[in-house]
Amino acid sequence: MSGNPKSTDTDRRSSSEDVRCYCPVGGMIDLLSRKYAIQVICVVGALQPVRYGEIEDAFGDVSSSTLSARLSELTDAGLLEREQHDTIPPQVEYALTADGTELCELLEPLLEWAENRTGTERD
Amino acid sequence: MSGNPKSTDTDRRSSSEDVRCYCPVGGMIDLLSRKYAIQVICVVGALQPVRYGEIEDAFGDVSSSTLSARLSELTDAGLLEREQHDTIPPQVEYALTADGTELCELLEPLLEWAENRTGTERD
DNA sequence: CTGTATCCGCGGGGATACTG
DNA sequence: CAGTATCCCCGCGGATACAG
Repeated sequence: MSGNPKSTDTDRRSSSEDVRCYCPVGGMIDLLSRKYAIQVICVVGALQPVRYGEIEDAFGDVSSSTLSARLSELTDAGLLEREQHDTIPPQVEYALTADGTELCELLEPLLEWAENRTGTERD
Repeated sequence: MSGNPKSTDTDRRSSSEDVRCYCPVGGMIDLLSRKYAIQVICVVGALQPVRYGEIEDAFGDVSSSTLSARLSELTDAGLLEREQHDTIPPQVEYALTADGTELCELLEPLLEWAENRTGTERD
């Protein structure tokens, strides 16, 4: 488990290619694996500053509880910034933090790729 | 500052920035949101050709059922290629397809970012 | 308008046992 | 070695109601 078992063919792949440990990645990847998380990042990145209702409208079919949970998680993770205006009616604007912007830059090509590929996969 | 709320302007954000529809992305994103899916892609990309046991060992704490399901899904999606040698003992090697390689190229910077950021987030 | 709280169903994923 | 099959549980996510 902890130790990589030495096989007789330890050098079957070139030693120049070392294996990265993905263990510490779990937390963030797990967060991004929640439903709509990735899309929320990109939607906010595209529309910021964006209000709650606009995000909700961008998906159209997401429960308020789910979207709320995702926004809280992403905000708590330091990827989103939530600015609340104590007006009537109340207005809240979401935007990407510096970290969120970095992430968004990484996510957009992924979504673009997924978009182009959708329906392309052989069945 | 185009953040003028509730205005007659239909384009509160610059019209140069149009909103992409992420609806068709769901399928692929949903697939990648499955547990270890992203990591499997990258692990295979790093170790290919890689055997089942090596992947299992790379994670260390994955159920065989879960890993098996993930490999099947990714193979079925055309991202992984499974080559079976009818030898004794049986040996199976996984590798990335062209599509899988493209995806891996997109995923690696994401994991790298997540890695650097892990533990950096403020509580 | 912007959420939170609660209930609940469904399915993902872990553990285990077993087969080719 | 390389999985599959089964069981079961937990927790995600949808719906709804309600609060600030």
